[in-house]
Amino acid sequence: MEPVSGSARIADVAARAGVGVATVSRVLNGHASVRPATRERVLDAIRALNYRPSSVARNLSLQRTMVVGAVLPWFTNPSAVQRVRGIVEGLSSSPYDLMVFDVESEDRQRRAFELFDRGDRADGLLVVSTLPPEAEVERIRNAGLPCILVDGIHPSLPCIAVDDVGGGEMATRHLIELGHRRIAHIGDTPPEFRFDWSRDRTRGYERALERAGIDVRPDYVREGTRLLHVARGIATELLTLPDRPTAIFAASDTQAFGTLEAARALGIRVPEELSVIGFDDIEVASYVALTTVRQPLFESGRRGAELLLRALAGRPVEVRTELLPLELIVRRTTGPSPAA
Amino acid sequence: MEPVSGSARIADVAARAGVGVATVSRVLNGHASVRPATRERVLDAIRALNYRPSSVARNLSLQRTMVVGAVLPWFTNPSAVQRVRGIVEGLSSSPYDLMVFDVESEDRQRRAFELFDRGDRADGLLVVSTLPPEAEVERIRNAGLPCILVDGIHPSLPCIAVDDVGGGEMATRHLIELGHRRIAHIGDTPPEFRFDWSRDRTRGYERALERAGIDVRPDYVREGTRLLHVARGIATELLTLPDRPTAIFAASDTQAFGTLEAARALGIRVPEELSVIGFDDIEVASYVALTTVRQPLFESGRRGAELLLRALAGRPVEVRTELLPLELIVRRTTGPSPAA
DNA sequence: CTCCTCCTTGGAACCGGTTTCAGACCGGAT
DNA sequence: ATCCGGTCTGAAACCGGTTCCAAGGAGGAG
Repeated sequence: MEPVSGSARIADVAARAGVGVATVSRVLNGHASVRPATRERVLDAIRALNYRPSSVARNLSLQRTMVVGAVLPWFTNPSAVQRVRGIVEGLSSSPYDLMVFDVESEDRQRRAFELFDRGDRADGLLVVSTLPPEAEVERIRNAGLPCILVDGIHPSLPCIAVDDVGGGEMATRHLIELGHRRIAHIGDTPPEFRFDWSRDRTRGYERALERAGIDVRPDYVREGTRLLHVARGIATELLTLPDRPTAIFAASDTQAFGTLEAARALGIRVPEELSVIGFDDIEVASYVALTTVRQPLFESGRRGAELLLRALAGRPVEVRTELLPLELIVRRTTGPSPAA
Repeated sequence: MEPVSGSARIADVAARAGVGVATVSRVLNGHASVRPATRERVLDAIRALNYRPSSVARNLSLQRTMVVGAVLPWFTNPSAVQRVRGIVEGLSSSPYDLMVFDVESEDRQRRAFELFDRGDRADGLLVVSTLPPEAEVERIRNAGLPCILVDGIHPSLPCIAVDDVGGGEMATRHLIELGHRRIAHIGDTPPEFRFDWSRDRTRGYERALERAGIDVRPDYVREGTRLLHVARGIATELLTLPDRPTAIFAASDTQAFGTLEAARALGIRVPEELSVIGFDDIEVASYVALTTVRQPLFESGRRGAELLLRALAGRPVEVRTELLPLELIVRRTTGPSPAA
């Protein structure tokens, strides 16, 4: 009479041990005092039936899942992987498990939030590199679902972000200090559902130029989606301008790679004839020796997880934007201006 | 009287619409016939209360979650990310959502399986680049949980894998054809919980040498964990041998990168003085122009998802190992033997 | 007008756990 | 012997849905 098909239920265990279900539950959760002899009988029954409690039933009863959800765009954002690793790390010593949900389109984003916003799939939510619609923020608050925004800013959620204006300025100043005067910029047109940090980086670029007394040339400022080949196209346009730039600041590493490819195709040497700087410092950047502004990707995830855990523990989390430090990483794609 | 705190339940909707819960459920699921006027009343109540059904309660009742789980090692295996992308792609047009669980240690692996093996967290399971313990395979079968193994082989599960012996042979033959005779090999010592494909690649290496009439030199065959710096150490040993190899076949791209770093540190030029070939063709490989044996990472995930969906649809899935094709990708880290 | 369908609907059982609450049982004190 | 307190224990309510089943009501046929 072995329980071959399907899984045993708590009632089966109770029956076999000759006790009530409440007692089995108590043994399972180590709750109240159960007489040692009884406990042993129950444990024997559990072993004999190869029993494991249903987590779904448990969740329903406890109103708790011990899962935290993360919604983020995988594909459109290679840096997201690094952030997830930080989240995993931040969660690793906690009893919470992680459920990752990929949003690569607006439609998927809606589905992701529908999945989580009622608060019964996960006990907490990390929203990474994507901007929750206003209605969802509302719903999440109503559900009492703790939520942290990573790589994005929203006035009514705790956020982890970086100073994009400062970062854009940092990148551009580096080029200026190398003697460059003709500095172009490739910005990132974010999809609808993503936070638009690119605008701020562009503002930082403009500010650095102004402070150095260099005019902002509209024909040097372009914008396109983050895709590598799109950036390559834009860079090609810039580099075939009659008065071509000697340096290009790309709003992301991916776009910087596109720029490098364009330069290679045109036979323009980097960094001798052209300096290129990116933003993010994704893993690949060190392999191709790209100069870039490093933002702490891993750390952003870790910190987000940390704040979420604090909220889950019932301790208060301030609703404010926490800025992580940026760092200029000089490698081999930037050098002195050839014009200098 | 707005429902400010907590979420509305189906009973609230029923009460407000003046109908029974069964009717609300029918409207929600578009099941049996509901009179249009009644349906409208229910829909109004749903809107007014901002109601969304609890997925947990739904799961419990339906014994179905519409989620598929994936357990895989993130950190120890950069190629895993690529496989996940394939899985996401394969699932994208299905009604199933994906829950990713990271296993970077044996302990985490146990937890992952405990989470899924009862079959109530997810309707199906994809096990990627990690080998489920025998007891778990048993339990998964008992729970009737469809399960596909990706990048691993187990006699009682449908598997997606590659011909590692053939791949090792392919890589080594490429080096032989370039005139190399002193060919070393760096194998991968897998952690306990991972499938040991490295042994097969080593066997392929040996077979290729034998077929070419080249003796297998024990001092040319080393093994270490997959970590980059470990491989760098091993490569350094190999390259400081009195009779140093002119070519090295690394069992993974990560280890090939370690080898390249070792060569650079020793001032040995690649490919003029040393040829290096890897295995996997992870994304970075194309950036550093690494010659490698490509295994279809993305495709393995996509195909695994496809098989799982078939199983979930109730159609039979053969318990057999499906081998995906390998391809030699020649880039710029291999060249003619300097000895030739 | 009556009877019989068919359509629509609500009550209640069920999914598998947790927890409240009250009662059974035990030993020790009076 | 009786009473009291504390320890263990099980029945039942509950979490929030789905669905079986029986019943009410409307409309058509006889």
